[in-house]
Amino acid sequence: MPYGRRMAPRRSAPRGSYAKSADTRRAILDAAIPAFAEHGPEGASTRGIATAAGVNQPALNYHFGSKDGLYRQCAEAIVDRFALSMGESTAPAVEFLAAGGSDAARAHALLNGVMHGLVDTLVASTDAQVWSGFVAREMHAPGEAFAVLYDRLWQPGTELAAQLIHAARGGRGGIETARLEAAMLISNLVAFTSGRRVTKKIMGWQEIGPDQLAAVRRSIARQVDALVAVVPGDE
Amino acid sequence: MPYGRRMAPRRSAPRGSYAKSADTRRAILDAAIPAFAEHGPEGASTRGIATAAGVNQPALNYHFGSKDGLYRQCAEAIVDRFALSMGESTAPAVEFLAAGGSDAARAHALLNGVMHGLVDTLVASTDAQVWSGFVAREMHAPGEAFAVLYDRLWQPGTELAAQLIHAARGGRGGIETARLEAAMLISNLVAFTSGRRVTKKIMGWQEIGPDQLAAVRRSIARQVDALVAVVPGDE
DNA sequence: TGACCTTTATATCGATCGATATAAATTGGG
DNA sequence: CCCAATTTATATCGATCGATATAAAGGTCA
Repeated sequence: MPYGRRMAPRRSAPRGSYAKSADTRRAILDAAIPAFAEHGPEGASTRGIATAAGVNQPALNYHFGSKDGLYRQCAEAIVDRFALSMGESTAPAVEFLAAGGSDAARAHALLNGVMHGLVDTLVASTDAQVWSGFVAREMHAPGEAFAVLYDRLWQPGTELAAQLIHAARGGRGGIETARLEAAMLISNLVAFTSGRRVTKKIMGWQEIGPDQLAAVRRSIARQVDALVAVVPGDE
Repeated sequence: MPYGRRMAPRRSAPRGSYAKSADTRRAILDAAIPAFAEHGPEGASTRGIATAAGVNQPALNYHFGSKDGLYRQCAEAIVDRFALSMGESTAPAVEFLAAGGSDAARAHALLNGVMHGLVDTLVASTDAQVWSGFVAREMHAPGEAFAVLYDRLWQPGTELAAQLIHAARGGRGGIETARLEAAMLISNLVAFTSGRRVTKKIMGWQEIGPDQLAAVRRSIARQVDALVAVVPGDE
C-alpha cells in the first residue's frame, strides 16, 4: 500500500489569525462564484476554480471543507455583497415599514427608491450579472445554497417590495396581489440582468452605458407607477 | 491489446424507416430535456439520462452522435414544441404585421392575445417550467444550443412583441424603446416560470390552479395596458 | 530563536465521466 | 425465409472528477 488511509484531520474551519488565509479565501470565492454561475455547481470543476484563483486544488477543501461547502459559502458571499450594495436604498424603506408607515405617497417614493437602487446594482455592476445567474439557477434547481438565497435574499426582498406596493396603494387591494406583483417585478429584473448578454444583442447595444441604464430605469419606473395607480379589484 | 481501435463508423444520422428508432429518440429527448434543465449541459450525465429514458448509454451516442449533439437536439425540440403550443395565438399577430397593419387598437388586442397565450403556455404547462429553465440557462451562459434558441425563439418572439407594442402605440415612441419593453416583458415571464417553485413558496400556493393562473394573467394584462397607454417621450 | 500551529504544495486514490469497439438482437425487403 | 441493414446491449477505454494522505513551507509568539 503506497500510503495509509486514516481519518481526515476534520479541520472544520480555519479560525486563522493568519492574514494570508483571508486573502486566499477571498481569491477562491472570487474565482468560484463566476465558475458556479456559468457551469453550475456540478459542471464547475474544483481544479478549474483553483487555477483561476491562483491556488492549488486541495486549498479548496482545506478552506471550505468540500465543493458543496464552497458552493454554500459562495451563496453567503453573494448575499452579503448584494445586501451591502443595496443597503443604502433599502434602509429607509425598512425603517418606514418598521414604524408602521401608512403614508401612501411616501411608500410610493420609497418603492421607487428601492427599485432604482436595484436597477443600479443589477444593471450597472458587472458582478451582479454573475450573481443573478447564480441566484436564478439556484431558484430554478434548488440545491445546497437554496436555503441561504431564499431566506436571506429572495423572500425578504420580495416581501419588502410587496409591503411597499401594498402601502403605496393605501392598504387597498390585498397583500397577496401585492406579493405576486412584487415577485414578478423582481424576477423580471433578475432575469433581465442574468440575460444581459442577450438583451444587448437584441437591442444592438455595445455596452450598457448611462443612456441604456436610464432606459431601463424609465421602464421600471413606468411599471411601478402603473402597479401603484391601479388598485386590483377597483378596475 | 484487448480490442483494437479504428475509426468510428461515423453514422451521421440514422435515417430510419424503422419505426422503433423514432420512439427511442423521443424517449431520450424526453429524459434529456429535464436533466439538462436541472443539471446543465455539463452536470447532466449521459448514463443518468439513459437510465431515465430506459435505454442503455451508448444509445445516446448512436442516435445523437455525442452529448453536445443531444443537447442541440433538445434545444431544437424545445423550440418546436414551444412554437407548436404558441402557434394559435401568434399566427393572427404575425399575419397582421405582415400585412403592414397599423390599427393601434387591433395591435393592442393582438398583443394581449399573444401574452395571454404565452402565460397559458408557460404557466399552465409543467413542461414549460422545464423549458424555461433550459432556455434561461442557455441565455445566461451561451453554449452549443444558444444559436438555435436565440435565432428561432428569443429573437423572433421579442421582435414580434416589440412590433405589436410599437403598433399599439400608433407608431409613436420609437421601436427601440418598444424592443426594450418587449425584452423585459418576455424575460419577466420566462423567469417567473423558471422560478415557479419559488413563487409558489412565496405566495403560499400549493398548486397553480385556475385562480392563480388568472392572477398572473391579470398582472400581465395590467403591464401591457400600462405599456401601451404611455407613449415614451410624451410623458 | 525555537517549538508549534497554520497554510500551501505534491502525489495519488477510487469513482465517474463521455466515448467507442464489438457482439447480439431486431427489423424489413427480396 | 433468408440476407442485409438497423438498432440495441455489453465491455472497456483514457480522461477527469472530488477528495485526501503526506510533506514542505510559512507564520506566530513565548
